[in-house]
Formats: sequence, structure tokens, C-alpha cells
Amino acid sequence: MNDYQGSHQFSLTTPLYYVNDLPHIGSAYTTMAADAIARFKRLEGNSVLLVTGTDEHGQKIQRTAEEKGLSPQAQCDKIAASFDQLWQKLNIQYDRFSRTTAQRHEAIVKEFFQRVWDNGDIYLAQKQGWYCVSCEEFKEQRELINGGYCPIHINKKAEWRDEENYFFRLSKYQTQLETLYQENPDFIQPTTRRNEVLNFVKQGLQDFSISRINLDWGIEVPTDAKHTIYVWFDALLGYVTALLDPEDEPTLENALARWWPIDVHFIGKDILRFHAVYWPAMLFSAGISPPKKVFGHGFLTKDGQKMGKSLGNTLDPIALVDRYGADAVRYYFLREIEFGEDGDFNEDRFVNVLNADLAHGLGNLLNRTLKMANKYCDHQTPNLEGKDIPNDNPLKQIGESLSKRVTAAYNDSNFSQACSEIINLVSRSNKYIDEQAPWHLYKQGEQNQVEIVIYSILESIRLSSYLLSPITPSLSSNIYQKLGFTIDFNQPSSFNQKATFKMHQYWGILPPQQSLGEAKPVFLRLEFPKENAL
RNA sequence: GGCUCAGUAGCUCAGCGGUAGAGCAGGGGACUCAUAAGCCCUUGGUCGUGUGUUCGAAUCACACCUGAGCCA
Repeated sequence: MNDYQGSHQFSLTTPLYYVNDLPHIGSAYTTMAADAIARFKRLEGNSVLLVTGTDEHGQKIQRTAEEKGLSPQAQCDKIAASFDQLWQKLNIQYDRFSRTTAQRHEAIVKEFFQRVWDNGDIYLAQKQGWYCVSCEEFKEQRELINGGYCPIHINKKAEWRDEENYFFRLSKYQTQLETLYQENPDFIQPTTRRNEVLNFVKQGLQDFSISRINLDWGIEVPTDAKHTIYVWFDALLGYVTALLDPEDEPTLENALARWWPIDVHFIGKDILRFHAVYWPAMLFSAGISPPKKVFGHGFLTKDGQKMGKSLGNTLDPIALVDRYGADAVRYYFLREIEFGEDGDFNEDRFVNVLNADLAHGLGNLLNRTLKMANKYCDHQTPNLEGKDIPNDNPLKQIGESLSKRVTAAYNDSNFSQACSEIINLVSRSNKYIDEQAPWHLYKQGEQNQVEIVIYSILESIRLSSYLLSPITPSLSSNIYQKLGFTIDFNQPSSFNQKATFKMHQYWGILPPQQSLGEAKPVFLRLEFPKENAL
């Protein structure tokens, strides 16, 4: 639960996405989750390094480029740029964009390879088998379907390979891996994923091939120029390269100096084995400690159906964010899907959830309260402090312990829990207005009670938007500004100085007589499109 | 073929031995500060199927059905 706490720096990664195709919603999902955690850790005042990037080598890329009449590098540049563009649209604040075709990455890979080589963990052997270029993996005969097609890429015929490959002595690390899993029960999350890995490892680990021949697009094996390093071996090391400061010499020592070990790798469950088995073993071999945690989240479906190009039911993340905005998209996926479980996108549900929670819940709450505050309290927060509010005030009671619960939820990557705790305060606030009916109190001349009510609500709105800011940074900034703060949650320097976690996480810190903004909706209700549903 | 997980209100899920719950959606009402919002009330489920254990099962056991996944 508290495994993220107590440190002053925090490093985390998304996968380095394969540049074979334009970014899909699944990549966006992982990245939104990672960004939310990164933002939360920054909000707490930690130094944070969020790594994302692209994995650009391998035969598949080479062939895709050829099909499109581009050089491999041009293909990579184009796709890498489209990932970056999506991250901008989704308001992702990454610190490093690691590309495996970067010069400095090659230096890191070669040094790492050499370490593993020197440790005696790499040997040459003959590899025969069916190879799926799309997976960049060998397949067992029995796995193939329809007379030789890859079960995942059902229109791609597996290719017979009989070649010399370099192998990594994974088998040597069986015990060490099992010890790692045992001593760090949280190393692989969620638990069901952990069990899968445990099961897999228990059956005995085989060495795996880490080089290919007849492949130009990749990093050559330092000890044998005929071979190219296997794309996964190369890609995982992109996490290490990313840790270099721009001015650093590209050496492992420099890369590992500050941000290693990575606190958490966020990944989709499809690449769990690479991260939870191969990766720590490679690191062991090179004398490097493993990352602290690997979180394998679930897959997304659309209207209950698996998304796929062949089905023609993919969800375009660009179209989605263009239609509804970054905060809404981030909120939907992090609130409505249990992180770790598979989840569904449904546009009707999307509109309902956003309207209920952000438009009619939080947004309207601010709007109605601001209107009253401006009218009854002269465009200022009431001349009160948290301590002036009676302890039996229902909002104060929830608010005082809210941060504790929300922090625990974020630290557990439990975004939906964090959101529902926050929205609970919002809902209670709406109920509280009706119970108190400040418009009546005002007419009856109960100014003191009016101010207590207004203060309690404004403060609850503030706290809610503060704790929600890792997920809805722009909305939260907007709300904070309406409340008279000059704080922008997209600018860490702004909140680190003027809205420290130490202070702003608590209920009751809204300053007295702070100038309030105009009442104008901060989150308009969404309309379900009459046509062109996503 | 082996193993794992899931199947509870229209939707998303909680409950995991004592005669079914939440949020959203749907319906009704009173109010008016507000984004036709909010508040109050409410419709709605033989808890996948069958058999068993038990005084008593959504909750335990076994079998089966459906879906997802792992077994390089």
C-alpha cells in the first residue's frame, strides 16, 4: 500500500511503443494511467521522471517501411511523431521520450550486452522453428493455425527459420527470479497476473534467443557483426537509456546513477513476460538490481467487443480526444475501468459518466455555489477558516480524512477508487446545499450561517479538484482559478510553491476573503452525438 | 488437453454462510442557488445451470454452460 511513499524521487515508465502503426487507444490508456501517477507524485512534491517512447527496431518495422516506400528511419520518425502528438493532445507530461534508434541507446545496449557476455550468459546455438514476424517471436508448431498461420496475426503466415542465434541463459536465473517474486509479493501486479508468471516460471525456464541474422534494422551484436540484437532485448534497455540526462555520456553507470531502480513499469498484460521474467533476469546478469514493480493492466473492448482492424471497430484516440477533450477522456478510462481488469469503452456510458460526475456533479456544484458566493458574500470567500466550521459539519467530516484515502488509492494505482472517494464528497456537498438552502438563510438574514455553508462547499470543491488534478489537470486548474488561486496544475513549479501537498491536501485551508471568479460553467454537459458515434 | 479468473438489477460493479446492495440509466415528486442541473422517493434481480453439504447458500463442494486469459 505505502510502497510509493517515503521517497523523494519517483521514476516510472510506459512501454516504449512499437512504431509499426499509429498509436491506438490501448497505448493511450497505459500512458494516461502513468501520467496520472506521475502527476500525483509531483503533486506530493517528489521529483518525478516519467519515461515513454518508442521501440523502433526489428524486421516488422523494416518491412512496413518497405511496403510504404519509406526508409525505416523515416517510418519511425513519422510514427514516433504521431505518438508525441497524441500525448500532447492527452496532456501527458512525460519527462523523457526514449527512442531505440537514438545514438546513445546503441552505446547503452552494447555496453549492457558486453556485461552479460562477460558474465558468460550468452552463447551461440542453432535455432529452428516457425517465426512470426509480426510477433517477432518463434512459435511452436502446435500453436499455428490454418496450416501455418500465427494465432495472433491470423493473416500472417509463420516463416520457417533455421539459423544461428545467440541465446541468453535465462535458465540460470530461475531461482533468483523465484526469490524475487517471493520476497516482493507486489513486484507483479495485479495478483492474477502475478500468478500467471509464477506458473510460467515454475514450469522451468528455457534460454531465449537474443539475436537474429539477415536483419539490417537493429543494433549489431558487438562481438559478431553478422547478428543483430533481438528487438526485445534492445527495447527493454530503452528504459535505461531514457534515464540519462541530455548532457550525460551514454554509459550504464551514468544512466543508473539517479533514477534507478524504476519504481513502476506500467504495461499492458500482453507484454508481461518480457517485463516480469526476461527483464529482471537480464538485469541480474548485468549486475543491476531489478525494477520495483511491474503493473500489467487489462485490455480495452469497445461496446463489449474486442477491438481489431479486421473487425473495423477500433477506437481512434485522436478522434475521441478531439470530440470530448483530454480531461474527459482521462477521467472516463481511469474512473470507469478497474485498473488491472479488462474494461469497455461505450460512448453512451462515456457521456453519462462525464455528465454525472464532472458536469452535473462537480461542475454544477461549483457554478451554483459561486453564484451564491458572489451574491451573498461579495465576490469573496467568506471571512472564515476551516477551524471556524463546526466539527459535525458533514463536509468537514468527510474532507478531513479524504486525502488519506485518496492517497492510498493512487499509491495502489487504484484510480477508480480515488475518483469515487472524491466524487463522494462532491455528492455530499450537493446534498448539503439542499439541506441548508442558503438562499432561504440569506433571505432570513442568517448571514453567519450562509457563510459557513458557502465556505464548507467552496472548500470541498477545492479539495476535490486538488485531489482530482492528476486525472483532470485542466479542469482542476480552472476550478482553482475560479476560487481565486493563481495555480496551474499543468505547471509543477506553480503548485509546488503555492499549493504544497502538505497544506492543500487538507480540508479547511481555503483562505478567507479571497477574490472569486465569475460563475461560468467549467465543464459543460456532453451531448451524445446524434450521428457519427465513435 | 492442463490451469487461472469471471458470470449478481438495462449498464459498471460491491457483497463471499444468516432470507439481495451501490453508482449510472429509467419513472414520480417537492424546491429554485445552479449546466432542463441538484435534492427526495421509486420501478427493476428465481445472484450462469444443475446436484449436493448445511437448520440456513449469491456466499462452501462437485459437475456442466458461457466468456476472458496463461501454458515461451
